[in-house]
Amino acid sequence: MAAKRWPRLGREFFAGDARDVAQQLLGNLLVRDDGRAARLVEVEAYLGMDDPGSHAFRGPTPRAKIMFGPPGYLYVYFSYGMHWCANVVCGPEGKACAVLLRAAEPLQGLDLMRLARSSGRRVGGDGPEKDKRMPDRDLCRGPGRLTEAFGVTGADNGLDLAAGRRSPARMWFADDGAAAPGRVVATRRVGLSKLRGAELPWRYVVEGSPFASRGPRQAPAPQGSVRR
DNA sequence: GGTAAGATCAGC
DNA sequence: CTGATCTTACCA
Repeated sequence: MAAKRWPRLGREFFAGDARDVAQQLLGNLLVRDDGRAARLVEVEAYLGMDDPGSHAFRGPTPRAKIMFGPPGYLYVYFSYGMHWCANVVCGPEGKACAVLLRAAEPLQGLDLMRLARSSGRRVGGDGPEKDKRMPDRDLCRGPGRLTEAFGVTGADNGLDLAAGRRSPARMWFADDGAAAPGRVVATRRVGLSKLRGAELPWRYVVEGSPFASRGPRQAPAPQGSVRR
């Protein structure tokens, strides 16, 4: 049951097409060396220079540089002036593909996650302390929350998530042997404008998971049909 | 050197 | 629904 014992996903796991890697990642665990672990329930694929939604679309800018390297490395970026978002680089080296980790079901180290999610934030305010306990469900529900729960910041950009047991890795992916998730729904990706590939169905969610973020629930309409 | 938009979240 | 908050990339 110890998180450190679970078999880890190796470099080859991340070498394929980002859309396949994304779907195969669902149900697997994100693990930290301090015991924090969570099962991924929502991810998005970004296809590098072929994808207007990708930060790598404009080539190897300083920010996107990590994605042009080999698969299995962590790409962290700062979003909306407040949040960090975490990706794992995948596909063949040079293709700059990645999978954005959007939401997960917390499994172990929930106390650490809760601490990370509430520290630095004002709790209580006026009057007696309310001390509201954040629901487990909200700890990793969204890309910014997930990184906060795991303590991931820009300082972690470029970490090798597929370094293997022999190296002093701080974070990795693991397979705990649980049954694969039932149905996976593909929807359009969250937060992309029209000109950035908003219609592409590269967000993958474990159907019905309460730990997934809000977002499109269904696959994009076939054509022309405008929903919302 | 200036600026618009952005792979978001919490609170009202 | 809106405000917070600031980096990135692009234009002059």
